[in-house]
Amino acid sequence: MEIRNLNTFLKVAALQNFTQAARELGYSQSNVSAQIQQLELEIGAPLFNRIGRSVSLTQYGEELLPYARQIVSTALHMENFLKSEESLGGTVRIGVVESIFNLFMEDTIINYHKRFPRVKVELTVDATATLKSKLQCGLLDAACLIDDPLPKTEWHCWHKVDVPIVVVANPLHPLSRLDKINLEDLSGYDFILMEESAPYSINFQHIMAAHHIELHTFLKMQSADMARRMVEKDMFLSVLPYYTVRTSVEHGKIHILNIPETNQTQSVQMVLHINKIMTPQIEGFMEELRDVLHKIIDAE
Amino acid sequence: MEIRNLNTFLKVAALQNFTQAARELGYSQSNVSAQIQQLELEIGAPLFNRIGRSVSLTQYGEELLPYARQIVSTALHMENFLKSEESLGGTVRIGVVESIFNLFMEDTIINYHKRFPRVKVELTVDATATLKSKLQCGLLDAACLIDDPLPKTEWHCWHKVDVPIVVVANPLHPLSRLDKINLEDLSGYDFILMEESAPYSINFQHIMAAHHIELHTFLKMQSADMARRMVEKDMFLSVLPYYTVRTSVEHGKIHILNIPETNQTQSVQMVLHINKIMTPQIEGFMEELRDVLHKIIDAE
DNA sequence: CTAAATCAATCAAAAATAGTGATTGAAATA
DNA sequence: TATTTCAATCACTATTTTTGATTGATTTAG
Repeated sequence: MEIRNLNTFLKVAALQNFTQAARELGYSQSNVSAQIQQLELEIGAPLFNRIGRSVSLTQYGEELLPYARQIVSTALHMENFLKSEESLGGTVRIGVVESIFNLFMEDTIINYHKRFPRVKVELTVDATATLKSKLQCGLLDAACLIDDPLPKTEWHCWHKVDVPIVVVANPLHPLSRLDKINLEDLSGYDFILMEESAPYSINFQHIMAAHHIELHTFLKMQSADMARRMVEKDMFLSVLPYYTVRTSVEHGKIHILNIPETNQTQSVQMVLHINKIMTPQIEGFMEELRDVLHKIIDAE
Repeated sequence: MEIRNLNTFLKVAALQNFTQAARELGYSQSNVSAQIQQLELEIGAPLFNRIGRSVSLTQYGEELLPYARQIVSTALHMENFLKSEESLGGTVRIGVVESIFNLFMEDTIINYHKRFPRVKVELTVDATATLKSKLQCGLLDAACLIDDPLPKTEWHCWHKVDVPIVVVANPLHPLSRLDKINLEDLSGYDFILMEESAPYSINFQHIMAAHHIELHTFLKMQSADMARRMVEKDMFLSVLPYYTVRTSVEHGKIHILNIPETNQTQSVQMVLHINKIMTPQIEGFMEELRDVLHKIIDAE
């Protein structure tokens, strides 16, 4: 007693004709005969009177009819619904900063797409400040930032992961040879910093200013990845989240300077504007991103 | 997307465990895996999160759940209903007179049982008067009688078929040699008649009485078939419905006397007491009996 | 009233599917 | 660490589904 049989039964009942039902359903006529016979066997009663070549429902057929209709139509609605936009479809618009994008987004998106195959993802890579303003005016659904704690009155924050911010140098850089460095030692060297909106860049500048040390920032840009590559290639200094340079450090391409005064951590956090309605689609993305973050960051 | 798969899905969802679901459903574990995978393929989305060895519904699974429940439970109700007494089951209690029983009941019951396999039939063979009284007090659902028209205020009558009543004799009987017979010629011969309740017997007696002719009824009984056999064997006369003796007449074992004054027809009719509720089961029996009657009687 | 057309049933063969048992590798438990 | 539990996978078998061709009955058309 399967849906296929009931559907065939309904067609035959509607058309009062096996051959035509077969044509419309794309079956062979003998198959339709067999399907009806199988139903009749299961029920133990005839469903159709075959008098000559005319076909009509028996009383048992009449009784089956409403049940069959109910089942087949529910199945139809189900399939329509499950393949529609209503069913966990639609689009999530996610913003991330470049470092997150480079390091965590591949796995996140692959995992997310497996879990929500029908959701389209629009990914925006931009500076923290830009992402926040886009969240505020609803151009993004959620974002993954590296920031200080945000006011709870305006933001929902999830799954915070504290990451260390480090001052890095080329291994051949004079400072790389020192075990411990004072803040003043940094004076005069060329720095590559992230543009204004990156909170850890701003914090670093504040620290230097507080100590009245001149900071020579010869290059500002958005890409942490490019900053890392620049430091790998030449005698520059930079201030970056640890996880963006971890592999380079392990391969000896980059050196972390030990400067107690600059120790800071920041939170990688997923952020939603307080006005935004949480959907399973967005929540799912958060969860996948969190899992990838933890898998990579917590592995040290 | 068949009911079997949805049922398996429900079991797995309820138990959160493939192996146990397999056990309870009597499948192998690999089969349950395959069934779920097939559903997931058809829907194009995962139904279960398999994290480690724990199983939980995905959002898509949650959405499928109510539809699956609806379909499976409707299918269950359907099967229960279709196999229950409510569904064209129960018993029909049918009464017939003996001649109908002998000549028409085999085919009627065979055909009826094909059409209503779940209905039990209780067949009562008795005299017309007895059947009518049993109908009146509800001991029978319907009956097939040979009678004069019945008052519509008390009876529902269906499918009347007029049948001739004939006076018959052994072919060697003196009267069998005459082309035409007057009513007075019957005087003094031995008659076998049906017991009081048979309306055509009563009518015949009235005709004879009206013409003041002595009717010598040496045997009264209920069985038309036995009356026929008696006439075939010895020099008796009888009054019977034509169809009960047709075969004998065709084989030359019985002769029909041509007596214009005794020409009478009676109706074979299906009768329901006015208080009785008509059911599809009873109606179906009527229809089958009618078809058999027509096939045999109308063939002349 | 015959010839042609239509229809459902039947049958043998094929294609497709459902189902199994054994194994694997991962994860939980002792 | 060893054991147990679990779902997935694989190779294989059993069963079911599906088809195409044919048949015999019934209806329609000429």
